[in-house]
Amino acid sequence: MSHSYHYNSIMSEEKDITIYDIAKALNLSGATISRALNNHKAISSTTKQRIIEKAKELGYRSNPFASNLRKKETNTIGVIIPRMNSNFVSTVLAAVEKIANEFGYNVIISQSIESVNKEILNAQTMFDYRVDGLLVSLAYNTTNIEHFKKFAKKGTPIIFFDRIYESPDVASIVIDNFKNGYDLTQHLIEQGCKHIMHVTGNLKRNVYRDRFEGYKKALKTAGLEFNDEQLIVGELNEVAGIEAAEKILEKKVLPDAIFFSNDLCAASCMLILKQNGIKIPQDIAIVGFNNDPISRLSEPNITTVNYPASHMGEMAATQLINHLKGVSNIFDTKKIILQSEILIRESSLKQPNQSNDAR
Amino acid sequence: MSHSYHYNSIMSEEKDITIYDIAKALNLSGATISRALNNHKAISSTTKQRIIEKAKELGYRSNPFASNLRKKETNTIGVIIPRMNSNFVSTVLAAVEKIANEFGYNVIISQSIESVNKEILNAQTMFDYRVDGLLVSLAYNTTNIEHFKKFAKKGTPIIFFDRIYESPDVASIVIDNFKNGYDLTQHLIEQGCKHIMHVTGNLKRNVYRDRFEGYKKALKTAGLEFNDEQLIVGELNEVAGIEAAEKILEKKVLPDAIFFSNDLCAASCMLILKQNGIKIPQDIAIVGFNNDPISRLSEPNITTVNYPASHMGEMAATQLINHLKGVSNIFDTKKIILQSEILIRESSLKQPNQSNDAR
DNA sequence: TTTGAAAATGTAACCGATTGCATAATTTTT
DNA sequence: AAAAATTATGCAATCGGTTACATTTTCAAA
Repeated sequence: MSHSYHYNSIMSEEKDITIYDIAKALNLSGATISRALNNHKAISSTTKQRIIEKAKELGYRSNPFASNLRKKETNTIGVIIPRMNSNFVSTVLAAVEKIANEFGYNVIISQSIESVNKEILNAQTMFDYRVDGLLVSLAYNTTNIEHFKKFAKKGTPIIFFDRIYESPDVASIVIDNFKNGYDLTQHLIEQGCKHIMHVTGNLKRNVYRDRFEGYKKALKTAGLEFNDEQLIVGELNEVAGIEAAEKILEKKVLPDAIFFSNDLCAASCMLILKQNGIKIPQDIAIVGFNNDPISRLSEPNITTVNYPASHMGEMAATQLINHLKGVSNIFDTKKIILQSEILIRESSLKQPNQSNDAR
Repeated sequence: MSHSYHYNSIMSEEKDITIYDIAKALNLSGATISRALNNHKAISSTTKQRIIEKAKELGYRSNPFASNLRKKETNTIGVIIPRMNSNFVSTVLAAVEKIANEFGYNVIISQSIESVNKEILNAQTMFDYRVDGLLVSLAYNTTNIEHFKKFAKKGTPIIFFDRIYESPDVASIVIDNFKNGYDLTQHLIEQGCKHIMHVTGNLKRNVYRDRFEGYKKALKTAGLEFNDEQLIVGELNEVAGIEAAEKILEKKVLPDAIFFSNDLCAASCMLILKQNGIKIPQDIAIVGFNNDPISRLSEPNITTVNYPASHMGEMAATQLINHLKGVSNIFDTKKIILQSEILIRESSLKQPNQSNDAR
């Protein structure tokens, strides 16, 4: 249903040019046109040239739907992410789109809004759409990936990134969350912290679980206690930061450090703590995660993990496309662990004479 | 080209179920199946029911490419934006995707990376893809929209949002940048500022131009001078903020206020200024734009404009889809101006007894 | 029972590109 | 110059729905 009762109603309604229009103009068959435009070797270079010129002259544009229907390839990559309006995710997506675009792939994106059910629907949509490949970062509470099995069955490659499903059968790209969690905590311990809290997301999710495990391991190694009082699980957004601050301020004994699983939440909480007269890092040291701009712009700037979001997006897209083009196979290197390291900044430096990150 | 030399090589390779499989199973014609699944009135409700059940039983999934080829509708909305990894854009996109998803539309997104040439290519891609409609936010230096004319010619609706092309012929959704620019400046003047600088983006772009005009108007109204020394045009990102700070610090006479056209740049610049011993707002008052989280988390928190990004995304998608469905027409209300207002915060309050925004 | 309109279903062309299998044109070999 | 081998092009089916235009069935009115 298209409108036409307006200035643009004077549409020239010219039909799209098809290969048959070219064929007719050159007195050739559609098959020849198709082959020529796909640079098929059976077509002589002279006719190829004539066809390409005529195509340009007529303003021919291949119809991807006809082509896809026949070839059963869609030239489209599906991306499923929890939500796109976080610095991390949008940066990944920007990189994915950039790479896909370079290789002539379209990208369709859908958000699970952190809900398995929505994720299942999204997967179904992507499946119906016959995407050539899929990039997925799982929702908070996704614990099995049955809804992606049909892709494997059909031979459609999937790469999980960041929030992955731990299984030897699936391809994934991650950072070493355990190690980063351990290192951040270890750093805090080196700063003399003994009562370190952990504010994070749903522990079913690998990223949060692994960071948590790394945190606990570091505590244990240092001979420090851990009990549930030190853990706050939430949404890791701005509001969650405020709520965490409120909870912490109610405590009889304040922690001497807090480990947040993302920067936004850390910054938001830190602000409230400061407003309540708490000195960062003297009273409470703070570390975050992701190296969001906010971590650099907060005061004091926040110790964090240099998460290679852009690199991860590029890598995911490149791996997938190379697999689709038959250049390489994602199952040869099932799990790719990208380099990431902690960036020590003022928010956690209780000892003054410590080297710190400039930016 | 699909791989199969792996665990998933044992693919059951079952062909997709088509309407003809259903037809055969029920001894009906393909036409009837098609009509039934589209809830065509000519099909009796009993057969409709049988068909739907059988479809479910066989796991039928409509092939959008076959359907699109025939119907010449793609059920896809194209979105062209400068880049997706900014808080504003990713928030708009999240809303667009959400609405589109609700109405069964796919969304394909491409980034112009602030380059007209890339934007032209993107437009071509979207055109070739036969998107049903287009949402566009223009690149920095796009000064004409010839590359979108072919859509109009074909009857494909386009809605420009935020960074639009000023013309009575096109549909667009914006905020009142002039007014907001004026109001922010007026507010600074009320705070006693007399030497107000303006840090913004490419002035060819409506948003930056209009804010600039609003700023100049307010200055003029107050009898204040404007000269080019007060203007810094740049990329409005983190780095630009640092560069702006450096330029400002070199000045013999410091300004008493700076109006930034976005929050990220404002926050970044403010940090450097503070590190150089400048008190905000006492020495220099600061205002930003967009109400990014950073504006709330910086210290002092930054006076800004409450840009309804999410609303804008929803509105753009809804308008476009309603137009496509024939519910309404985007040309009836060509230019939609969304409500936006300045949020006065600490960064600009030189006068202590001023009401300010809580969050 | 016949008739005629309404309701339900079928036929076949179509959307535009791709491709296996001819066939035709050209060149090489004998 | 005829036969064989290449090279270039065409034919027609195919991908899976959609839809204009029959055709058949149903059922109420005559």
